[in-house]
Amino acid sequence: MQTSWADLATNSAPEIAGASNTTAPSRPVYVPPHLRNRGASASTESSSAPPPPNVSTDNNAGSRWGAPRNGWGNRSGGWDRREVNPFEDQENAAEEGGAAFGEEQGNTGINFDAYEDIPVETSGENVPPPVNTFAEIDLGEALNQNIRRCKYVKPTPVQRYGIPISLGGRDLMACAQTGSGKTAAFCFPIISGIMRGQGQPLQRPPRGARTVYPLALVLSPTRELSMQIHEEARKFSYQTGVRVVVAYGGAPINQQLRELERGVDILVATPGRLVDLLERARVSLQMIKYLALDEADRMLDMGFEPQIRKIVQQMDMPPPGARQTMLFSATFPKEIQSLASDFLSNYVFLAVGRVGSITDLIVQRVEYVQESDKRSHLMDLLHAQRENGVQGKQALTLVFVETKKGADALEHWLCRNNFPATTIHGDRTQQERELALRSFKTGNTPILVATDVAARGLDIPHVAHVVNFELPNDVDDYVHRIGRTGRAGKKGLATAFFNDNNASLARPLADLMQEANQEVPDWLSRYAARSTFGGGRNRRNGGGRFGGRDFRREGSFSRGGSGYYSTGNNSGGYGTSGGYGGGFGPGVTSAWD
DNA sequence: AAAAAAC
Repeated sequence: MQTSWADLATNSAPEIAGASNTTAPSRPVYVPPHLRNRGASASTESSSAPPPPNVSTDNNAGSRWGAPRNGWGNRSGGWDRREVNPFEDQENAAEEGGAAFGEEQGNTGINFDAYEDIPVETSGENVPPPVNTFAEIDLGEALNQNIRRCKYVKPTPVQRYGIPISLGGRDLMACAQTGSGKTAAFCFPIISGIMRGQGQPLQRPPRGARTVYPLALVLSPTRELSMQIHEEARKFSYQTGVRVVVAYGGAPINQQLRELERGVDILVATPGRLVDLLERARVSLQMIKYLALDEADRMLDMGFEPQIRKIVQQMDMPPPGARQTMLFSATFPKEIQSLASDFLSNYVFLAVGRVGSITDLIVQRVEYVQESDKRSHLMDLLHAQRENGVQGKQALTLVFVETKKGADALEHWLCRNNFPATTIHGDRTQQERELALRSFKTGNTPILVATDVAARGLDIPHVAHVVNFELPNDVDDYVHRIGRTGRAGKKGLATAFFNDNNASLARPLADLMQEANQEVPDWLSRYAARSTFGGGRNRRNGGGRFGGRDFRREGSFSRGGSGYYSTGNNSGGYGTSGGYGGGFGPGVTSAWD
């Protein structure tokens, strides 16, 4: 059941009343986005929070938001009158007669047909039912307009299921990949909730000079991913009055501080920089109403657990239950389960089949290449690729290597041989990283050599070819890497260079390719058969289509009784098919059986 | 073993 605005308003009425009636006139006044930008009755009481939000004398906050009379869809909304139009690039591209790659739909269009067969499972108490259209969700006119601007026609599975869960006020543990529409799935409820006033502070910020009090926090593992989430969130919140700020390391902190001081509702951050900001007391988490952790398993892999626990449990963030938490992870191993039980309160578990990474949209090839032959072999591939350029530009090729040094060396070699290449890895300055990514995305440098910093989450449209110049040791990393192509329903090619150094990957790689209906070379099958004694040590987590399953189903947590689990696949189309977007063989029935 | 992430 969808919770209505009236219910939400009633539930939070005491908080709102408490907050707005005890206002001492001389204090900085928090004005929720839905009350901002009402006429010109500007208050000048705060000198510490420029520009001062307009304070409305109209206390009729109960008017259904989105009502046209307030006109908060107009251009000057929110904290920041100088809000830059995040859709500008896209509009310019459209005027120039299509993007650089000759698309009519801009670069955010998603081929939704590719999502039709994706299996979805939910479990937990009283799971809110999924929706089929954005129109069924009461997101408000401003947000709806941004959805149209983004050219989203139809919600993806993680959105169909996840948004009603979050809008219903529930915590969410979601197993889903990037490329599944995750960012919108957690941004829409956050933005909508803040606009509804659900993010209203329970108490005034203390007079502490330059501390800011975001209402929502989004954590992600890499700087580039944070940037990407920020860019998307800015589109979703355009002209809603909700302000999104990003903070990550490697970039000058002063600029980020200035952005924060201009006001922040949603803070997107990498853990290290956020801890820094918290220790400097420039950010306080005491007003946090929404917490989203993206790529949680990746963050743990990278050793972020202490910092994440510090941020969530040892600073001033409200406890589970007093905030709404959304935990996203591609897999659901023990460490994530423990994070889930510590950070979430009576959550709904949602698992969405892999999207865009392991479908038949990606043609996977494995070639046996000795180390000494790899460079010339790569050159052959790139020459072939050149023929496939669109509009005079070479198709984008992403080349993965294992080490930072290896990335630099390969880039230099490619450049020396007149291949336009650049590289992204952790030893480059943030400026260099961002330049490299931009240059690659625009097609100016159509070859990008990367370490695993670029393996997860990054959404680069038009990557035609992913080359695993050096294969990772973990097949999950392979899955993430090749997922950089074949995105948004488009076709992609993934080529891997395999040799004796990758013996441990033979079995899981062959299995994976078989599951995805790919042609497995005989030599690889033989290789895999030889390494059978390995005993599946490198088998993929949980086996099958989902990254994990709700461990509460497996005993300890179970409360018995009927109706505890409610599967969400009762609304035709999802979860019922035995196949997997054509990608998985008939032998696989359901990961849940 | 290497990758990532704060100054």
